[in-house]
Amino acid sequence: MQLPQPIPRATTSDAVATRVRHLIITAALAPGERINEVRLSVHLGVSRTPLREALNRLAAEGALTSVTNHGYFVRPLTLDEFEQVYAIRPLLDPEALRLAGLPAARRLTRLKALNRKLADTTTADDAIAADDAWHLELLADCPNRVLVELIEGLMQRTRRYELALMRETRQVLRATDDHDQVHKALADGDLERACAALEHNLQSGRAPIVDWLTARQTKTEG
Amino acid sequence: MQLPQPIPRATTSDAVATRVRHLIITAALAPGERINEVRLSVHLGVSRTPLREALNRLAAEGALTSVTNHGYFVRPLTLDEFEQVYAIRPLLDPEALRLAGLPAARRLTRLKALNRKLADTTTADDAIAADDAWHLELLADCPNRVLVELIEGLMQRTRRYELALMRETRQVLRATDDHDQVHKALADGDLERACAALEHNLQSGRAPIVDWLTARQTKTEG
DNA sequence: CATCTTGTAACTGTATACAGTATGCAGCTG
DNA sequence: CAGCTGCATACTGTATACAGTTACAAGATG
Repeated sequence: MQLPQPIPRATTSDAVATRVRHLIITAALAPGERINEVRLSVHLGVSRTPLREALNRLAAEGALTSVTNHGYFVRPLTLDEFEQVYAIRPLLDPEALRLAGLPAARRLTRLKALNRKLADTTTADDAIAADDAWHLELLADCPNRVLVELIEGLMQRTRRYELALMRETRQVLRATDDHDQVHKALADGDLERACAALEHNLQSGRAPIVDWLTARQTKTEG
Repeated sequence: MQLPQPIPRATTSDAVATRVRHLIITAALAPGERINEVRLSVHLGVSRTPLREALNRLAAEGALTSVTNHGYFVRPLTLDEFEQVYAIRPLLDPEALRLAGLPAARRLTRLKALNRKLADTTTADDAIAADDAWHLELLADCPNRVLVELIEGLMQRTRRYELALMRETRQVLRATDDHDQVHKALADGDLERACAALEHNLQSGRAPIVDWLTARQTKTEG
């Protein structure tokens, strides 16, 4: 008998990773902050071992950096990293959509529903979750799962920036119109136009965050 | 005084990760094999803790998979994964080269030297190392380091396949001619032609490995 | 004889204990 | 008083111990 495909992974490490990831994304663990393993492990009610495994993974994801004998630090939000990470998805997502091909009617319906949900969100958290859900639904038929996983990783890496912007400036990033452009192109059966619209969408969030980061950076410099 | 940029990381975990990565790449740990943590830790002369941290990282890199209460398995070589991973670099590398721009004369000289070195290699190991070195030198000026790191990760992920092919079929993948095409385009100051040549190079290694994998797959099925 | 049961061994996941290294302060020295 | 030195403390990195789960096999049962 073959091993089952699904990988359960219901271990404490995973739960801890999820929780700590959330702490980082929501800035409960502030950018630049040094992580005290003992304190955090006590706070989470687990021992240091699973915590360290989680921290390790988060470091691999790019949310933390680690320095020998100094421990883990929450990666600060920098303009450089943001621009670099943000520049990559426009290379990947359109290709993934191309590979996925035109969606079935059923999927297009779902996409529109998700977009309405996005329009109705009230909190930054929900907005970003809905946006990510829309993008993943769009690529659900993409046969290159490695590519999609890569995209998911990049999503998580930019999430902190988007959340921080929305939290600190009370600005809201709404991509519903962009998404509608993609819907229209897909409904017309024009995959290339959809890809172009998607690429535009993936770049449209950039400017406000860059502005905010540069403002913040020059402020902290002075 | 500011902390120094370089992150030393001279810990046992890292050493172990490197060693285990090598064991996997060279198939000393065979594809599909289950990893016995106790045995391996004894073999490496360390305790289970740093070994597990290393295994965790390798799982994040995609060389291992982990199943709860069953442990880590060396990821088998599959046609699907190979095709998916291999399809990504042609999306990333040309863009990275575009961002890097035309290389200075000095760098072009180095690239040619590395390519000669590649031509002179005798073992599969050396060939792949030299090839990777050439590609990284080509992107040395790329300001998007995140992009380059992504590319490095993909390199490591395909390395196993290339090595396995060379080992099992005694076939040698030589990309020196492809690289020369890139050199010529760069010397002509034609960045786009260089990108096109690079993209071709990144796809030219695909066919032999696909052939070998399909042959192997149908063989093991029967 | 096939099938289920049960007990044991092996292994992973987690907690704890220990060792080595950095940090910060008190006291000394010039 | 500035700067260095040495010690105490805190924290990370590693090893070991313990707990829970799975796999396997011998024996019981129809």
